[in-house]
Amino acid sequence: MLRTHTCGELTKKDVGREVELSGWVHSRRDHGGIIFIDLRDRYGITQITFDPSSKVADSLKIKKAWEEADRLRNEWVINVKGKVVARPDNMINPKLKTGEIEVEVYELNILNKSKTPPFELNEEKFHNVKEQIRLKYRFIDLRRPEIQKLLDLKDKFIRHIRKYFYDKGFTEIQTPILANSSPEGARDFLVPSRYYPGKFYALPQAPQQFKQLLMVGGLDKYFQIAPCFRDEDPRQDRHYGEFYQLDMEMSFVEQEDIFNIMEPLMIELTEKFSNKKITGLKDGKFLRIPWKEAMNKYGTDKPDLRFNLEIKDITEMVEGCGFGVFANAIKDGGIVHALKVDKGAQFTRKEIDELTELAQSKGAKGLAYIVIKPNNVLQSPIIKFLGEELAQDIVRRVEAQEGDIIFFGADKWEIVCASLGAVRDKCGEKLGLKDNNKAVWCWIVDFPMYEKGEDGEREIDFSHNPFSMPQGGLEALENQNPLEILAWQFDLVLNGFEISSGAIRNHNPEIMYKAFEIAGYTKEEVDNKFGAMIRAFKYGAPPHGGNAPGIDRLLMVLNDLGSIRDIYAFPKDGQGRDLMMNSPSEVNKKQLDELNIEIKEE
RNA sequence: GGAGCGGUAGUUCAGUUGGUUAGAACGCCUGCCUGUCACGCAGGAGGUCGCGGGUUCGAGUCCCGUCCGUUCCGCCA
Repeated sequence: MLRTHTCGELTKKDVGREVELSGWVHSRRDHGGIIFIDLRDRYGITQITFDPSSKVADSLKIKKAWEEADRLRNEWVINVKGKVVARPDNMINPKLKTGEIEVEVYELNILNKSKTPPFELNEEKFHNVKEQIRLKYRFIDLRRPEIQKLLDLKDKFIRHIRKYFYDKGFTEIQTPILANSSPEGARDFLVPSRYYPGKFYALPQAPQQFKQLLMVGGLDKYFQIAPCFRDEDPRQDRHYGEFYQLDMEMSFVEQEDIFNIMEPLMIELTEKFSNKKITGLKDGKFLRIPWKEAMNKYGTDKPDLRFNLEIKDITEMVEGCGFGVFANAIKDGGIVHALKVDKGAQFTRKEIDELTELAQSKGAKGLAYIVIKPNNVLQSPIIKFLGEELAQDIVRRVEAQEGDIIFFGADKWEIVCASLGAVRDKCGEKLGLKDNNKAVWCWIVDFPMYEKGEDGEREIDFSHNPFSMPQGGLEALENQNPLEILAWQFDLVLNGFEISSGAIRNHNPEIMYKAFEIAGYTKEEVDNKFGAMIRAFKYGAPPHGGNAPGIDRLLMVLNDLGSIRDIYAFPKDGQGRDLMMNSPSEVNKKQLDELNIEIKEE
């Protein structure tokens, strides 16, 4: 061992001890005579001194160490032997755990030198260095306590999750990384096959099919901290390429059983791994909001419930009214919703313009509004069309008061929801209603099974994944309007972030074929695309269900981290590159030939 | 693919209406200093102002193009 202690553990009770420490030179303060070095490792900082007049050992030895210490620079790796001495009372450094002592060195070994780091590691001097530089030198960035703290946190987080599931009788099982391209969902990462030229594996977007097959295989309760791969553009809360899910699945369960497993865990994780207080529980449980209600009230399927702002339907009130935008929207089969924003009258013209642009980015044609001035005087460009009386009715309907503003959305239902939802969210932010000390969890339930096809390819398409069980089963599929059928499909939402989605799966081949038939797939297509699943389901598949929270995102939301990349040891940058390893990179011709791959010349 | 913002020293930034030799802080180098802990003091090095073109007597600054970064939208459970 190159040390008897770490740099974070020596205290007053070690005074007098001969010790050996190893670590990085965090900073040096050379006073000509005496030299102070802050020696740093993962566990802390210990001040070591090189004092030519020290009496802790042979004076020649001490002198030699002192002379060598003159060369030391930041980030050099050194090993020292010395004696722990108490600092005089007035020289105790309360900022350090080890601040009561220092080590007087009589032997210095330089284990490695270091070039001057590209950025400063000293927390006081580290300014907001560009991420690109930090990522290129990630091995240095990792030395910062701030980063190590996050990796520690993630380690404890994952341990807690694992223990929870072990204790509940779940088995952790590794599913394949070399899997199959899946026809639904995100863009795949493909891996060429050497044995079968022209054929490809795909990295799994999620272990979805495997975990369901585990249920068919009788494993009963499965979980995994599962790597998932998706080739989609990154976001602040979406790491490029790879991320991890807490994937779980159980047999012989109903939706509530999954909730009953997940809720206590999420509560524990919130309490243990964030400073947030959980609010908004109903009878000790997370609120369950039907999808349709969430869309109508909050304009999104991942509502931020830390604040109230609710959207109301005023379609019937304004049908055939004098304001063409409203009347025509309804005539064309659309609807009109109103969002009251308390204290929104303070918004400036410019802010309203920005909100309008936001609404337009979600497809709205504009953003009508009414400001409620003192004495119930209404100020709005649309009053002259709407008429004072109807405007006052609306104000009463949405219970607006002096100082509030009402925004309107009039269009197709989807557009109104999306645009007012975005405006609601932005207003919550602008008015400081997003309280980071709060954690409001909810389940969004009763997702629709189908939606209208988007790109004209299909008339009716699955709105989520096709493996969810339709509510009402085969009978519903045969007798109901497909667009009105609900699925046993749910999302878990925290403070406006989607943390998980899950479902009770469709385990019945007959219902499966029927479900796909409605979406326009023939039996042959289903057999082709989902062969393993459908074949397995014909051999006695148990009812089963589960869900898969994204653990990086969850940890990020719980701690209000600015970027999901902060909690990866080696994150990809915004362009999907690893700037440190320089991936992706070219491969040589021999490798390509083996795989029967030719690169097209541009 | 689209939009916003950005690119000046190793790092973080400032740079006025277009005007002399482009600045600051930290870092780095040299020297001095025995009680500092954001040590101090004195001195010094360090710049293709992302790149290309244009306007001008003169461009970091204005115009056009382009590249790169970043956030958002599209996309994505």
